[in-house]
Order: sequence, then structure tokens, then C-alpha cells
Amino acid sequence: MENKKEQKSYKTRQRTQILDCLIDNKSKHLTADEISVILKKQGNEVGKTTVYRSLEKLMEEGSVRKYICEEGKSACFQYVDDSENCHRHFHLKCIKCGKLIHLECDYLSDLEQHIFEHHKFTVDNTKTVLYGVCGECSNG
Amino acid sequence: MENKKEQKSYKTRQRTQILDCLIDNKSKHLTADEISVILKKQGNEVGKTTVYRSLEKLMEEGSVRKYICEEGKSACFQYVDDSENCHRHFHLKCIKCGKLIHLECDYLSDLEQHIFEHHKFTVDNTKTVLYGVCGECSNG
DNA sequence: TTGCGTGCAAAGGTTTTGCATGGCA
DNA sequence: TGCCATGCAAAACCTTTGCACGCAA
Repeated sequence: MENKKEQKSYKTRQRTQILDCLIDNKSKHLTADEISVILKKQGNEVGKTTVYRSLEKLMEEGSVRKYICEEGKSACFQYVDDSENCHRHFHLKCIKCGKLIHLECDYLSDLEQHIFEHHKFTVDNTKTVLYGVCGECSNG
Repeated sequence: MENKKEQKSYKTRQRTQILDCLIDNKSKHLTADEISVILKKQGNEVGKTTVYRSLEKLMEEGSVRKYICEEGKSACFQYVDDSENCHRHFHLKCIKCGKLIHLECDYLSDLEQHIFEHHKFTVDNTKTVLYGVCGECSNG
């Protein structure tokens, strides 16, 4: 069974640096590869395998969230910052410049409520990203 | 403007069957592999390469749309049924049973309008899927 | 006949797994 | 010392590309 017993977890250089990297970039969605590259540039090389495995652990612990991004080629990860209430708002992602926008807005909460009441569907904005074009890119 | 020089396009057994398959399943999101399997079961085997290439053509023609789905492993495709106005509504997808729900609702159009006016962002619901749990699965 | 379509094989890119070694507690 | 963590190599997947042959028009 999915016994969510907390598993032991050691504090290692690699895992710490991966988490730090995600925190430093908490406004962005990073791919496993991007994390790997950033760490390398900082002189903190970490094997790709370890990046993937650490991200998985961090997701289980709830510190990190996985998103499926527009490109579809690779998954994106983002630090879960409780102070930003990311579980309560929607994310918009520009398909032109890739910018990620955190949308804090009561209107959106109402939307969720509406969908739940009228369509019997519980939206999980942890997994949901609205795609489109941001103001800057549409002016271009 | 969508002025893509129209390329010549031959009507072949494979392309016809792929499109038929998408039409038969127009309420679902199918992966390239699923299409391949369905056709095989019908005795209409089509090479994977051909499935991918045909889907690309069909997308250019505007008959088919590509979505990035939750699993993230593979892309999903769906027939564009103009009579259903899929470009005007949102799609909900249940992360438990995989069911796809077409949400026809004025409230949602307002949402788009709201995001555009207040957040300068043009949502493309061609690419957007709201993830969550449907009524049946949450009762389970 | 022309040139797009098809499909096998192979390449490319991302993610996972096997296994021996390393390192936290 | 007991385990989890790490990382190389290889496997597993999904998708794309090269190439020779097939087939619609």
C-alpha cells in the first residue's frame, strides 16, 4: 500500500544545492537539465541521475512541484513557496517568451468555485498552467 | 494571416484512416501511440512514422490540435470539430480517470476577458487544459 | 511521370534503471 | 555500521530524420 511513512532522507551536498537552485529561481519553471547546467556554472556539478532522483524525493516531500510545460519535451520543476500560496492561484505561461506569471486574483478563486459547483470538477492548480501570450509579446 | 502556401496533399489510405480514427474519438485526447494501436486492432496497420507525419500535416491544415497532457510523456491529439467550438471553451481533464470534459460555459469566456483586461494576457485555450479530479473520481 | 507518402532503421532527446561505490547519521 | 545517495553506463521511451520504394494525380 501507499504507506506514506516518512522515509529517511540524508542531507547531502547535491540535494541541498538542487533545492537551493530551485529556491533561487522560485519564480521560474526549470527543467532538470537547466538545473544541472546552473549548478555546473556555479562549480557545483551534480549528475543528471541525481538531479532526477532528488527532484522525485523533493516532490514526495512536497517541496517541489512538477509541471508539464508547453514545449512538451521535458518536465519543469518549481519550488513550492508556501508564502506565495502557489496552491491557491493560477499560473500563466507565455508561449512566446516562456515567462511564468503567478496570477493572484479573487476572480480566479471564484472560477474554481464555479467549476466545482456547476461542473462537479475540482481543479488542481498545482498541475494547471494556462497558456497564452503575455502583454509584451503581443505588442511585439 | 494564416497564409500558408497550400501544399499539395494526396489522399491516401493511411491518412484517411488516421483522420477517421480521430473523428471517431473526437471527445478524447489520443496519443500517437494510441492511434496506432486502435488502427492496428481494426486491421488497418499504419507505421508510427506515418502517424506522426500525418498528424503534423493535419495540424497544419487545422483539422487536428496538439495538446500537452498531464502524463507529460507523450503529446495528445484531438480532432478539431468546428461545430463544437472547441476553440471557444476550456477543457478539463481528470487526472484520475483521464476523462476529458468540454466546458461550455459563459463564465469561462468571461474569465478570458478578465485575464486579458486585467492581466494583459491572452489565453490560448487551444493549448490550455485544466487538470483536476472529476465528480465521479472524487466520490470514489 | 512527378513528387508527395510510407515505413524501416537509426538517430536524438529526456527520463529511468542496474549496479558498484560513496557518504550521512 | 546500516542505509540511503550518487553517478556511470545502459536501457527505455517518445519523436524525428534519412533513404529507398510505393502510389495518388
